[in-house]
Amino acid sequence: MTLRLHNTLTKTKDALEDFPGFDRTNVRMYVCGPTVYDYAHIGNARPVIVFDVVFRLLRHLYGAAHVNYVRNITDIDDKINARAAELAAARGSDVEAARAEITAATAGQYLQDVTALGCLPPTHTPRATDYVREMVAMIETLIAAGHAYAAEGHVLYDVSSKPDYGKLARRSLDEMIAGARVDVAPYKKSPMDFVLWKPSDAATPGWPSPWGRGRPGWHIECSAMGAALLGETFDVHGGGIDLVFPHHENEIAQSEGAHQGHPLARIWMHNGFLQVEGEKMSKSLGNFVTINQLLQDWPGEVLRFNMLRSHYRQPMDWTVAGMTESWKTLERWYAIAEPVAGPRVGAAFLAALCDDLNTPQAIAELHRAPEDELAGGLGLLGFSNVQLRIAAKKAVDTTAIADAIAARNEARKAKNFRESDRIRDALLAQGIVLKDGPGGTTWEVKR
RNA sequence: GGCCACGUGGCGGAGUGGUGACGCAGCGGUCUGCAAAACCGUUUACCCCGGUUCAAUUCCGGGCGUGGCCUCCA
Repeated sequence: MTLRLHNTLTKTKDALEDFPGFDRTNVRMYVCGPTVYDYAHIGNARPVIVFDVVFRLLRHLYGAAHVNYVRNITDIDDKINARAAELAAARGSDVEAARAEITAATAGQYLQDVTALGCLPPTHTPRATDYVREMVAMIETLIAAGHAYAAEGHVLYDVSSKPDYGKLARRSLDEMIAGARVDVAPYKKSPMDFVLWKPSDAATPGWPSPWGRGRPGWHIECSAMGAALLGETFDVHGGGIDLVFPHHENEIAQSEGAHQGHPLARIWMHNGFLQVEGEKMSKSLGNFVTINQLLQDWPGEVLRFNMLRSHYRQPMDWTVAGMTESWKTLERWYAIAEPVAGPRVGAAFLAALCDDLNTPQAIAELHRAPEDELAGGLGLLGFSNVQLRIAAKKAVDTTAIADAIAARNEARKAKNFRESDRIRDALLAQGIVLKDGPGGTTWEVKR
């Protein structure tokens, strides 16, 4: 079964195995991770889940030991600095200490959230602050190669030095300059030149460099960390579609510029955007949903399943109705799959995933699959029933429920239906729904 | 303003130049003291206007709508 993935660079479904130099014993994937200044929201959850499935699929195809997955944590950023400055001012403390505190707390929360979503830890989770030296070295290489220039404490990438700049976003320099709304700083040679390094004042976190105390620009960290952990060229690079330009375009410019033009990634994958109840998510509309809030009300696996019901490149609408439907499906499936002794991955299911990660198709295959293939498919997609179980047991006295069920069945046997219905209604009032099946009575927490 | 993506039945959501995926809901039934659950069966579709074609939901052009990028953003 050959995996084909839609490649933003070529706009076709490409097979990794068709690329010369592809090494099936060392499959490498890089995904842009969060900038840690605030809680991750539901939109952030989409790439995390989607690329976790890609990771799991690659491990299935090539073996877990042969897949290397890097998802960075961006802990250098001007939004972070703004928060750090607020915190430092409020306390009269050091701005760097405030930055470190905010990013450590936010990163910890993020890892906790995505773990609840059933995502495996990546092979590496590098933090930008640990790779400043590599960034500085890459910038020096770019200057030496004629791709960058220093000016007024800044270092800028010279886009005119790279004739194919814009190939990922499919935009020409002329188009971009014509439509540009960028403030053109006087030290830029071209309006599209972007910052690799910029100076920091005393109230802003900064690191020493040949160009003075400063901090890296937004894009260079991914280039530097990717090269340090995966090498010059890797197989899959992923992120949200909004990152295509400028972030990924600039990563390509930097990495290829620093590596004699060797390609940065073979396949570029981008997930589509998400709306909430038919509207774009924004703080002003009041429909800004964080993963953390959602996890108060929903098992992480429900959120995960809901995300995989739509294809990752399609725009998706996140709704409570969809979550309810997802929960129902998962619950029914777990009941079927859990007793299975020998799970297997079905051919049609795997074929769907290998066709550009068609998870809706794969889920449809699970609906008609035999029990062992349902169990195997759920496992491959990262579902284990842990979260649902936790949710089901939350604040529930299982012994009391078992006693009530026994009492009700006594009453039913005695044809005392007034009493049996009273017990059932009393449990329902506590949010416990009874199900009478051929094998006896089971219960679940009402949604 | 420039560039790009998407628009499928009551809802979610794949896919295809010609035999109406799949799920939810609904309806009918089996089971059940009843209800729920489970199981079986079943109704409803491709935004609008042109074009290409023997044939278009599927290809092309235009329109409308939603969203994305061009500035931080998954």
